Amino acid sequence: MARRPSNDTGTRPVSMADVARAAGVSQQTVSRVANGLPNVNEQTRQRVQAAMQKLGFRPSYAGRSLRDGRYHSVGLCVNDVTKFGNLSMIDGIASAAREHHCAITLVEMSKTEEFSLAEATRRMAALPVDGIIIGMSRMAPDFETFDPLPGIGTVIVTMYAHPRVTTVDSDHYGCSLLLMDHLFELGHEQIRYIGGPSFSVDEQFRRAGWQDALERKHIEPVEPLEGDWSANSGYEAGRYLAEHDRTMTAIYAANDQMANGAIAALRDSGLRVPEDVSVVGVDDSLDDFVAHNELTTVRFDLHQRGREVFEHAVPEAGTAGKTVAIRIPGQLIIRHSTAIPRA
Amino acid sequence: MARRPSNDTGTRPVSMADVARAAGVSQQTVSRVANGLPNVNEQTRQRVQAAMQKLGFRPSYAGRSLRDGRYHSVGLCVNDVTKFGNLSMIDGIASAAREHHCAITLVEMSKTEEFSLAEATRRMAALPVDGIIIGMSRMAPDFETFDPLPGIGTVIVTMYAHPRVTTVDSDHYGCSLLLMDHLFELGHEQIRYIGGPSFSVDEQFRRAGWQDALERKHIEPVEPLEGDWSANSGYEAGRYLAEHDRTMTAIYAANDQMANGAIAALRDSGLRVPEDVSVVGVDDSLDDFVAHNELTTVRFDLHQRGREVFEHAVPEAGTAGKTVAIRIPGQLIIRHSTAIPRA
DNA sequence: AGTGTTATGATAGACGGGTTCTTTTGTCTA
DNA sequence: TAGACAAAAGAACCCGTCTATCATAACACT
Repeated sequence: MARRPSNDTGTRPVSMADVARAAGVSQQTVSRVANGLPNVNEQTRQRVQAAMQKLGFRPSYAGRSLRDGRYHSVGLCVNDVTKFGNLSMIDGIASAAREHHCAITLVEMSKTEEFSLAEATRRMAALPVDGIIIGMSRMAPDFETFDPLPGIGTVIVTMYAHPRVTTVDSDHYGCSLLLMDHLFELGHEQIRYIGGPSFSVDEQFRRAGWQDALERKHIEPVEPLEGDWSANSGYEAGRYLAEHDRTMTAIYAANDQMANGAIAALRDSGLRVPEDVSVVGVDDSLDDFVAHNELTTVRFDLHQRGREVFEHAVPEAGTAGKTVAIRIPGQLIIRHSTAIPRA
Repeated sequence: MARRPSNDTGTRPVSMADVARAAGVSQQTVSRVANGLPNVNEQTRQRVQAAMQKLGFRPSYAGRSLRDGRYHSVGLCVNDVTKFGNLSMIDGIASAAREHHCAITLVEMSKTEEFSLAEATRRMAALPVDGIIIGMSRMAPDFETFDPLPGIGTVIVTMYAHPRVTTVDSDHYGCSLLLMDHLFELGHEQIRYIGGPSFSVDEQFRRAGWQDALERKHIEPVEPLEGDWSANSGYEAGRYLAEHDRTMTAIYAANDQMANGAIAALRDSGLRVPEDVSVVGVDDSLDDFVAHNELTTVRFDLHQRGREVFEHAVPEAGTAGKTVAIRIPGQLIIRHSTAIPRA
């Protein structure tokens, strides 16, 4: 099969040789002009540039990559682009990538099905990437069936550490401790928990933080509720708590959206926030959506996280090579959804 | 400068030649095994596969692309990844791309500065892309200084049509007509407008739709207010309207976030929604953030938009070549923030 | 005239995968 | 045992960019 028009007919991309022919110079001179090297007569340079312009020459990415052995792109593999955590990370990575003159090669795995590190690695291996980043927030990584690609940096976004691969994640455990300490200091002890879906790794760590914080103070954790991260599920849970638990003084919702729903439910049930019940969330994601956002929450510096992730994935960026497990600490944002509990 | 270790030392990626040497066969035999071609002795095949496994061979993206003349990737250039419209589009494109076994090469231009089509095209031209998509929602495209790259599909996300380039956008004008018609049918006439920043093209078209709808019914449009798309700016505008305009019966906010803020402001001012004032928004973006979302709004099928964009950008996908201006129609979602105006 | 500088061309090779053509090897049949 | 034929494997080359030599001019300065 005739793969491509082999010469000057048809739509084959314009090569340096084509430019050279059109300008009546050799291919090396074209190269010199294209790369701004010295020792080219001004007149010749202009003739070559005119030919480039006229023919629409642009250097072949494939040819250049083949020669240079680099792609100037970082691979990013996530299950769902729109998920808050992924989105913020993509944003941070995009900033860091831009600063390093890198592109992002984005692959979205199935939104619904689970995927494995092995599968993600296989997909990324066939793409133009100098390093790869795999987001595994939804499930525990299958380290046992996984081998990092030799020669390129790999970063896995996960709470689980690995001896030979750099892992990064927001500190989903530590954020719970921050919030619980804040509530403890105010004097709360009966702190209920509204979590995300139990299969989520983020959820598991946030819940563990809540539970450990209570147990450390010898308080029995009362049955955690399970939502689906949405405001509606937070509302349902809040409604349930308002009706069934008259001793609780605070609610820790595992993200801001559920916290926002819970606040609405409490108020619909005649309870005041924060006078009767304090509420805290995680993510600091409400600002654009809710006017006068008063939710006490934890913010992760995701721009910083993106930068760290990028720099560990791409060799040139410096930090690569060392295997570390990075936990981006959260920052407590105290607003007015928390107060001293009623007497 | 020694670019890369030229042979078997160091960390140069494993090539077919390396595998061939290790297996004691020629490079072509390795190629046959790698591509599942016939006429390879079973024993030889196994020996080659063992060598591949042992050395960790993976075919070079650069080599293959150079030969095939295709990249199996679509370029996407946006100013801000996190912006709602861009995000949803990325999501739709990602789905379509996955179905076509394509990756996405994502480039984020400066979030703050404006960028031109010419600049975006120049950036994308140096990347591994079979087609490019440029999001220009923030500003009017500079068609006059722009030439599409020859040989690859180009799609610009913009409301402005172009004779030689396919353009796509949500119908930011038509969505206003949908909402205004809905309000007219209920009996509203005094409909105020809270828009986004006036430099935004989306804003300009949504506002034009509001204005034209009113003028078509010979109603004088009363001074539109300008927000910044955030709930807080919607709150400020709503507060202002509640205090200064006692004749209005409805508010059209140019996105859901501002609508949500406006509703909060109206209620804080003692006005009921929808009994006293009806409120509508655009985007249908509140569901995750607000419990019992009751906002009447317009939803764009962004998955569909992503698919259309992708198929026009990538030649193989069929639709490419034809130059069209696609307007994705919005779908009116009637909830309970709109009602018959008070008498 | 001799020396150096600058501009350019010619040629080749490296990079990795894939195609085409050719050669070798092996098996079967007359 | 020669001839026919198929299977297996190798040799050569292409894709486009960049670099590394080397050769060859033209020109200027001493």
